[in-house]
Amino acid sequence: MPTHMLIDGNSLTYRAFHALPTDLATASGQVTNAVFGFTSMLINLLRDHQPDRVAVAFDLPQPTFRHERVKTYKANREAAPDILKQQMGLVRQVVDVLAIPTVELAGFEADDIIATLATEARDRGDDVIVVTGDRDSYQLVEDPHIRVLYNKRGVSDYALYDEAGIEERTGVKPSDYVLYAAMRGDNSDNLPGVPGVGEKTAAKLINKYGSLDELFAHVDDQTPKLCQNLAENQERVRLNAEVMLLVRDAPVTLDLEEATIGDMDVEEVRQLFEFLEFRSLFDRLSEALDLDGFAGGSTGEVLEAEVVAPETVDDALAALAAIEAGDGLVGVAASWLGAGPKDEPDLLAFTSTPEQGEVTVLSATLLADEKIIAALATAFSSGGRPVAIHDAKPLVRVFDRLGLDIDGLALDTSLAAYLLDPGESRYLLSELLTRYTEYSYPEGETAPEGQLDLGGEDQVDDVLEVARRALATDRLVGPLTEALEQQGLKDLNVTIEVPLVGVLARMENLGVGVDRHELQRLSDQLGERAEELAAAVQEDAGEEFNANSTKQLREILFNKLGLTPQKKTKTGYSTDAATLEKLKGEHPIVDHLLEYREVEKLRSTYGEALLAEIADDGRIHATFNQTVARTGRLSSEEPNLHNIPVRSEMGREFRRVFVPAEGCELLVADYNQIELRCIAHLAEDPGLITAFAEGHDIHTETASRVFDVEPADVSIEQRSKAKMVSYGLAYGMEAYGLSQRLAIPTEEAGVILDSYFEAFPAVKKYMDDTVAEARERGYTETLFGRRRQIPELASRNFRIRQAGERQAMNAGIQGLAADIFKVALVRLDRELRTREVTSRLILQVHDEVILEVPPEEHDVMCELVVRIMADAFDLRVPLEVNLASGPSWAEAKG
DNA sequence: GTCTTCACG
DNA sequence: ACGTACGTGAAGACT
Repeated sequence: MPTHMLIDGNSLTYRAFHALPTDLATASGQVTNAVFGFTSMLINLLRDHQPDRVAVAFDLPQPTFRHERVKTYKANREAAPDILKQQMGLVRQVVDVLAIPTVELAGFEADDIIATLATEARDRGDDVIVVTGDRDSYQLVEDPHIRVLYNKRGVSDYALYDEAGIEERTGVKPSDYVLYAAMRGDNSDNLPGVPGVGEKTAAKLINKYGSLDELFAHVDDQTPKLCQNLAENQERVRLNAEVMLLVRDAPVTLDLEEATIGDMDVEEVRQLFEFLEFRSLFDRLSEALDLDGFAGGSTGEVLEAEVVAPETVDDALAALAAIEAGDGLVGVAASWLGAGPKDEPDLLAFTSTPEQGEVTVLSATLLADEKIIAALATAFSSGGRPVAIHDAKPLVRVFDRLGLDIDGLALDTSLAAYLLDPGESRYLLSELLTRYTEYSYPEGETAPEGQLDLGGEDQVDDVLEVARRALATDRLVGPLTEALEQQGLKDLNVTIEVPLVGVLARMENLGVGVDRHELQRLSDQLGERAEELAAAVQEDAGEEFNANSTKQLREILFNKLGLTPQKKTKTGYSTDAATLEKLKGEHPIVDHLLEYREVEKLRSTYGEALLAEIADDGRIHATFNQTVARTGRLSSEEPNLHNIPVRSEMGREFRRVFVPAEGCELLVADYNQIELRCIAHLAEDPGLITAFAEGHDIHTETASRVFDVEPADVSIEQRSKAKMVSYGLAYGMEAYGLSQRLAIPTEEAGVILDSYFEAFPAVKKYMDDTVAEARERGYTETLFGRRRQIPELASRNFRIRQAGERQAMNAGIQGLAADIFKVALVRLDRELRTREVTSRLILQVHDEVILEVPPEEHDVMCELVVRIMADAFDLRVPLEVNLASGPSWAEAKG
């Protein structure tokens, strides 16, 4: 069955223009950012979707019937800037030279043309993909033959929506999309909706009443406010619906059957691309279309899975038993259709005979069977076949909740890709496949991980998708294993990262106990205080304004009240805490504002937000990311438990609400100055090493050397300055930065820095050597071999290059500390499990672990935790561990 | 979505 | 002359 691709030329060009900088130009000065972006998008579309027929629709400048019906239609649009207009002609030239038909029609928008052509194609039984950045086209997806590839932003961020996809995205069926959009309104077309009705309410109303007539017949059933708004805007909504409805019978003359691609004159294409200076694009085009005369074409084969779906428990058991005979790793993938990964998966796939692309998929019904679960546990245990999974933690969590362990996990492809390049923002299976193998992932490749964009309603598509994921994982095993080995990352992967998956999964599942009532009380109390302070701030200002708005605040502080501006941000004068500190005394508003900020921050981020995260079991289950931080650290989200307040007294109160399970205490252990110890080790600085070895107070010792006084004579101020220098050191701080933080002149800060490096010369040398090595290799490496690419070091821009140098200095230090900490976590978890104690790991915060410990295990755990953490790695200085315990996180600290 | 601010190590 | 400490995640305002 042929697949047609209908492209909204204006929409994509517009997106390209805004995504790329306008300094992209030819030598003769013609700006080409939009043409370049559009052409690049077009090539990728042809390559990734291999359509049989393609057409590009354009708008014409003439008004359409929509402008007649609504005088203000699109009146808010600024006229397109000249440097965009100039490029529209070039965009058409590119499309023309590629022999792709273009369509345009006076009185109609590109959308209408596409709607008409899509409807015709559908009636012939053909499949259509509509490519656009305009949401109006969602209404076309009411037929399984038509899908929308929606450009979310930029040049490569798409979502492919089918009927279920639209429903998931908007909450309404595509056939109801127009009514929904009419209610919600469309700002970009200057079509306001009903005040107070956003996406959620619009979807609810449309789903409930089905039509505008029904809805407006029942306005009295709504809340008074909504009722009034609906009644007042009935006309507007009906008009919106009228102009938002796409025309499906525009007098288009194009016959899509004629719109084949590949009939272009390659020489003409070469000339135009040469003129536009699109050398790399020409190569990509040649590759995508396999043009004659192109030598470098890839052999890329589209991955296709052969699905075997056992229907009975016995068949499934037999399939599981059969994989034991195979060699190498089994690719495994799971999918959660409706629910999230916190529930049980609906489908589970494993490669049975991967050479033939055969994948077995187990349904939810089978997965609920105890015998199957037991067989899976055996198959995926260390005694069975080793397993490869892309992003294994969600599945490991599922097994853990069943009391089972996937200890046969040998490779997590997302983790492996992270180790190979921790600088990527995401690790999509489809993208890894393209990068590391000869295969390409079938369309829908930009679908978010763990969530199926294809055929949500169609079980067949879901099964196929999960099978593809398992197969793609299998195909990645060889190349990724080889790359890890070749880059010296194998040990790190096998001994630290892979075992850590299970550790984190168990911590997430167990969660941390929270005293809900205490948290609520705290939040309410802060809420009251915030209101008082907000009132005080308004009074100081002499007018009502939103103190949370930096824009409004700037106006009040620097214009109305005439306070002295300090530093600037991109958008104007800064109002941050450091600025306000300097303005203290100029006006009473400053003190009120500072306190308001603190209280409001605590209330919103730690009061209300944490309350909302408490699960039914009374505990908070955060997600710990293992592939986010570029240094090798972990991160925490939903919620972030790595930034619970501790520095201020008021903030520290929140640590009281983190409590152990009934009958337990919390045991908190953290490394003492681990990063500074890493510096001492890496730099092999005798002064630092001696100071740590003799167990002196490191900051006093440092101050003594820097300021040349006896340790006993070091003042509190000198110690605190030395401390600041030591911390700043790991970040590549300069005199200016130190001066800002210490509130001293830059010259004085410079003197302090100089005497520091004089006292610890090896540290200076280490920093310089590290940067030099990183610049040469393009990446840094920790002692454990963890790599981090730093492309900034090659930048022509001085500022960017300098930032790269600081990153390089920091990466080896922060990274080593992270590696040591991860080793301790893995060993600690292993020890707890082999000893079969009741104590559990529940949290980690970069250099701190928190355990839940029953009183009878207190002594043995104290000994165990300190020993394992201190022995995690042999540095030239001892690793010191602080220990405390108590009935809450607050009391188990210090 | 971007910007600013601010919580932590 | 310019910008100025590394690494995170989240909330709220604004576009």
